[in-house]
Amino acid sequence: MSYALVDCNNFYASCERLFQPHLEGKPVVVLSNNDGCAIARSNEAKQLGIAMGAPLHQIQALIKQHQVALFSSNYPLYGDLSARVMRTLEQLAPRVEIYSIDEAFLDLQGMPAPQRQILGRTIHQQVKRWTGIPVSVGIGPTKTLAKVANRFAKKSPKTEGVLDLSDPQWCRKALHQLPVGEVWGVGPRWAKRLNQAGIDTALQLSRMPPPLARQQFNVVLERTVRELRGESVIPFAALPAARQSIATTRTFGQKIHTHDEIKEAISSFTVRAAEKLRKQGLLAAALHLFITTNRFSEQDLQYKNSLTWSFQQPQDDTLTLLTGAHAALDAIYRPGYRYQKAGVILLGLVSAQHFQPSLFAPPPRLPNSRALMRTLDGLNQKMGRGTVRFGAEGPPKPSWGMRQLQRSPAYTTRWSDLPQV
DNA sequence: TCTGGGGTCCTAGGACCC
DNA sequence: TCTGGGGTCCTAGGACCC
Repeated sequence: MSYALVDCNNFYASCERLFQPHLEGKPVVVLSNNDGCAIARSNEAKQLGIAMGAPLHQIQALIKQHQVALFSSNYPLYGDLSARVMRTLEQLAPRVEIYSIDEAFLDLQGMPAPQRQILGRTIHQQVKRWTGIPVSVGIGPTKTLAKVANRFAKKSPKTEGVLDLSDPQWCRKALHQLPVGEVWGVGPRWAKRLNQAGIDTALQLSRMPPPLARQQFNVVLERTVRELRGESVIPFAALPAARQSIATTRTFGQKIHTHDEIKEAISSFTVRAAEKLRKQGLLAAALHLFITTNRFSEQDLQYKNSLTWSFQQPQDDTLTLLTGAHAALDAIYRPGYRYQKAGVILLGLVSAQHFQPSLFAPPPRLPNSRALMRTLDGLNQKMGRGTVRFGAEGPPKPSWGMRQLQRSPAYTTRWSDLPQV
């Protein structure tokens, strides 16, 4: 087997810089929703010591001192540029698995080494030329080793953005240099446990007997060990798997405490989730609702709770989903707390096309539900999100709405935001 | 005053079956 | 005084990913 992993460098930061080229070579940071913490950093920002996930209020001084360019996250922009990168890859490589917004695996099975190198170089140059986004390419006999190769391609200037670790000798050298916690599939918890067992590098992990990995941890780590040894056990997936859940969750722009405010918030989350559900042609059998106070706050009284509400039959009708969400909220809401976050997760998803209704349950749909939902979705798609709203959602600009003070324009997805040259 | 959002998979334990 | 064995399904919680 042979895989390539193509990974966009500092993706969100690169997207922002693409439309503000004067920031080339300067530190750039993209913030999470509510401008809460750093979720993407340019290399210059990383060099300043700004950590992934660092809360903004803890790095303010650094930002001022080095004039770091700050951006609120702009997902329409990143989604659109991601699609351009993926379309480019699909033109250059035979089989592409889109793994995340900024990463794709390529299946290079049967390709000889010199050709792999040429393909890697071509991808590195063409994606940059056609989309403006810099990428790194890592190649290896398993997905996990392609990930390792990618990491070195990104960090070591000698590689010029492309590294093939198919040669076992080079592979061993790389694994020896790689801390175990940076292996794909090994998170902070397991890294700590592995370190305690004397396993500090990826090479040491690759030498752990797979059955032991399974016994001491679980089958996931066993697979990682096998992959590090060159045995390909994580398959290539050309087609995306069926969705298991659809979530809309938010931290509020400011704390809210009244039942009415939370009801508005969870209503609009439910409306959004239902839109996503119908867009993907799915029905949901249950709705999970959670609400929570600020877990970081030491002075606030803490409360969190959640409830899963099951429907008689899987559905995609917003009114019915709202009924479930409201009932769930009434069951778990407690007055007297400053709520910070809430969310709605749709579960038990089945295809609307293939769904077989129950023989005994009453018909779940409200009259004309299908036509009504189609009309709402059509209007909102054509005229912009929120053109037609449910009363339960409250006003269009609610008190609990997101803080996004540094938002860049939707350069590529909104006519009014087109950049002018 | 200030700490994101959207996902997946695995496992243990409880409820249930015969 | 004494109460089996083998199995499935579901769910919550914990780990991981980007």
